[in-house]
Amino acid sequence: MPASVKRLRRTPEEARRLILDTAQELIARSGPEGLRLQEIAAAAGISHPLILHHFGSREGLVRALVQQAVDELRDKLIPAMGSAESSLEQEFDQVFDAYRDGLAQRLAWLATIDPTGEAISPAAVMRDIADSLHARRAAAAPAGDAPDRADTEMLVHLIAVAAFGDAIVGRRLWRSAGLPATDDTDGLFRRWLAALIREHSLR
Amino acid sequence: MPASVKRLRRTPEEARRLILDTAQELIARSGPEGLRLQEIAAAAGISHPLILHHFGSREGLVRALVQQAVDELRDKLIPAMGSAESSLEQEFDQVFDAYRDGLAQRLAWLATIDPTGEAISPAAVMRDIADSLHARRAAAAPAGDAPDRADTEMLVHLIAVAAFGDAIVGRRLWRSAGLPATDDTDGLFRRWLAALIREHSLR
DNA sequence: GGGGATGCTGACAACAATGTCAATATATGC
DNA sequence: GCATATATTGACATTGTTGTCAGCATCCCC
Repeated sequence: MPASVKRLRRTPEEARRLILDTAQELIARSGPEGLRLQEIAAAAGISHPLILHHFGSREGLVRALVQQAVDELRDKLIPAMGSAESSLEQEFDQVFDAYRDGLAQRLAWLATIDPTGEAISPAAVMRDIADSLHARRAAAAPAGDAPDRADTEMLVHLIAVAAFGDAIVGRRLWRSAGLPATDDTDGLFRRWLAALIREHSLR
Repeated sequence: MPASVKRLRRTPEEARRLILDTAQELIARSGPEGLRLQEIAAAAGISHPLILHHFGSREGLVRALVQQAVDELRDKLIPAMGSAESSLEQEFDQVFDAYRDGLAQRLAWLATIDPTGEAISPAAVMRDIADSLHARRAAAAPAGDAPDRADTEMLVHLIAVAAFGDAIVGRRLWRSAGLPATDDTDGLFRRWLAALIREHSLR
């Protein structure tokens, strides 16, 4: 009997997905600092040259990771901000939750790798979101009192940077403020912010 | 004539400061990802074992860097939020500018190194700031209509996470929204946010 | 000016990380 | 079944990085 080890053979898509998912888990757990090919390979149950085979180089893997992070954010944000039926509170939960599982960390990583934002730009995601929200605000406003387009853009920006910042340093700040760093506090903040926005929208 | 090279000898404090400052410049330029002892040494005009001599290990240097980032933030934030005379707009400029020169990046780095926030906690900075702001709001409010303490805490949190998020992904988002990524746009957002807060404070 | 303390350096050691390559296993098409 | 394509791997090469160490240079103190 030959000691031929059963070697399973994936499709290139499956292999790439496996590698990306494993790398993301590692990033979410211990940050992008210690992202090593051998470590990813061990966690995925493969050998590290396989990663090179599918992504060409370590940098190729990193590019794929941040590109996927950007796509993932877009895919989560657009439906979150676009549905006209859901309440502001529900939308906020979706937006804030979108950054979970290390997505915010990956995006922050992207920001450090590519500070100017030249390499990978998230297309016109923010513009699309602003368009959608602006249409809803205009429809909801009393006739002849349409909100300013710039106001909507600023609003979208505020929610985006606040949710992002909250995902990265939020818990730390609550602790520093003497408040419990729990889901409860997170929810309190989201609802407070929703109330602030609603109050503003109504003038 | 001996070829004895003039070797300048610093005090330990000077040396540590030189090393930390140089490392910060490198982080601000290319992120903490590629922070190597040799690179820091070359940029500072010293040999790399000197860094080990003063900080013990690479990890010791990293600890010193993030500790200094936390201290720096505190030293910038407390006067920014504490002065009763300055306008809200001036305060905002100070808070948002506090994150410049890579401070936000260093803090994001800290967040990835120490996700739980156990290792280095920014003491009770946020609580102090909330205390200060709350006292001012209470004094400014009409008698018998003191603002809620929780409201002030939420307000401080919002400003903190928004300024942090803006420092890291702000420019990228403006580009994605189709707006110019310039100081002008930054200023527009700060003033818009200041107006939003003021409007809220006045009920 | 002599001596000690220590900031500072060059050379080396040890290790870790990416990347290369030939060989092997597995699927698919004929 | 056989051949081809390619996903996969172990072993190795190469390079880069942290850390060590003995010795040198400079300042301070007497």
